[in-house]
Amino acid sequence: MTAQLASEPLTRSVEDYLKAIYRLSAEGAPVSTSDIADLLGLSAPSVSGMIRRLSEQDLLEHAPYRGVLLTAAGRRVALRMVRRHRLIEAYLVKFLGYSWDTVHDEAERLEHAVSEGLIERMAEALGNPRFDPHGDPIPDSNGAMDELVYTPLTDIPAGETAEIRRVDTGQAERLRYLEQAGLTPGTRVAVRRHEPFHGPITIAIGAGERVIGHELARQVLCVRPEIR
Amino acid sequence: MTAQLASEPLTRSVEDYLKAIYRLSAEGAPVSTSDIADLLGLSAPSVSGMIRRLSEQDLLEHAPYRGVLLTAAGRRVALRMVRRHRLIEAYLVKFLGYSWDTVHDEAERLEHAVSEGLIERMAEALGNPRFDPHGDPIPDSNGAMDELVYTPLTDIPAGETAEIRRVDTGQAERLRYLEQAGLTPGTRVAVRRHEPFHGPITIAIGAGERVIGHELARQVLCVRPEIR
DNA sequence: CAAAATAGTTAGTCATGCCTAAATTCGACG
DNA sequence: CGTCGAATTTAGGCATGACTAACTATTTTG
Ligand SMILES: [Mn+2]
Ligand SMILES: [Mn+2]
Ligand SMILES: [Mn+2]
Ligand SMILES: [Mn+2]
Repeated sequence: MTAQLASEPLTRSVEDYLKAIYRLSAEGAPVSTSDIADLLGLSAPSVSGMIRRLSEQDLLEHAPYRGVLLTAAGRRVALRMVRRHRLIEAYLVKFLGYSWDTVHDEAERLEHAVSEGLIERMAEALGNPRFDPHGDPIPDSNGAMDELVYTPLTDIPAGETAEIRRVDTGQAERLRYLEQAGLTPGTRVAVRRHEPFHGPITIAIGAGERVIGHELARQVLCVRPEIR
Repeated sequence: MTAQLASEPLTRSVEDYLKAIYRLSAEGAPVSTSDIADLLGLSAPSVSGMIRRLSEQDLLEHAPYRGVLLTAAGRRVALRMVRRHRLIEAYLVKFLGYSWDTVHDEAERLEHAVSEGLIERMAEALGNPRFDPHGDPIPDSNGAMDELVYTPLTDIPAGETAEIRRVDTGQAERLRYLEQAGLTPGTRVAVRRHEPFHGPITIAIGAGERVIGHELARQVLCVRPEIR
């Protein structure tokens, strides 16, 4: 066991810091002060101050001038917030008519206010989904999450077919564009042509054809149909 | 118009203070520092300090040593919070399986985190209800609310019938008792007998009979059937 | 390899919102 | 009408979490 019994509730700030650090830790490398500051839109000294408080609470380890790493306790908190955020997004889209480009901001606030009980009721109402509306995986209540590896649409060869599973952007304008283009998780697309030098991709969805810029297409993550 | 254009968001504390003061203003009389402190579970000096800040923001008027009164702006905020709180309670009971004795705490936190848009979607999903699960009226989005006058169960004469409309307690144990006794808004009861000296009341609900203590019965608010 | 550029930390400030202890005001009552 | 007690406010302190300015460590580069 790792302490953490009957601690007082964490603040919204603390929860958002830990979530941000978790997200930036993708590569397992230490996370820099300035990366946290950029992601959260804060000054570097503010982040330095919070890092000191969080390391005193054993939520992360700080090597001065080197960066921070979450402890097991810190990662637990972060994964709890990720679960909350993504379940809330899924709930708002499924039951309250939210569009996938507007759910993020609402979830960013609600994730700190819902009780454990409410989250589990929402999960149940949704049928314990494994993915949120953007295809992001939802950790289970123990923090376990299947991190699947997908293929960017840019890497699907011309002539092949793929199914969209996830979109890797939070920008509302991009999400709106992708939605009206029909490029949402679950959709099948056939890749027609790649223009050279990172040029656009021509795809077929259902009846019509579309041309998608390379940069955006790189954020559209797919699986290729099983080869058997 | 009363200013209030593009003000920065109010904090959770500020919203709870204004809601508390609104609730204590029922009689139109100024609200005392100690009443606010008691209701919110804070020390009197903390309340004095907040009163100063709120009056600087023109959310209330403070006559030192005399008490406070909400301004129009303060009342607007308070009614917005009451609307949120009661709609959230109704939503959690109707769609997420909450019981009426557990919704309050959840709503107390969520009321500060939901956006105007989410509240209106929840209201719509509920069919724009006029009352929450406890029978408390829900202000409309302009802050208008029908404050009906009900008759306490203790004032229904023996031999008469009444319909329960509202319960005037927030205590979870009382709410649980009332629910299992069948004394919830919408239920019809027949009053059989009043014991003297503020003694218990015997009532009939559907098939069975029950005896209810006077103090609790006073919190069960009813209407008598139309006389025509 | 030393200087410049970049990144990070420290120092000091501020607003919010809570607290306790001390001072003040008000109203009641003798 | 003065005194006593309750209510209220003031004074002072603390944690959180933000900021800017100044300093320091690290990295890059001529
Ligand atoms: Mn957040
Ligand atoms: Mn998402
Ligand atoms: Mn509240
Ligand atoms: Mn209620």
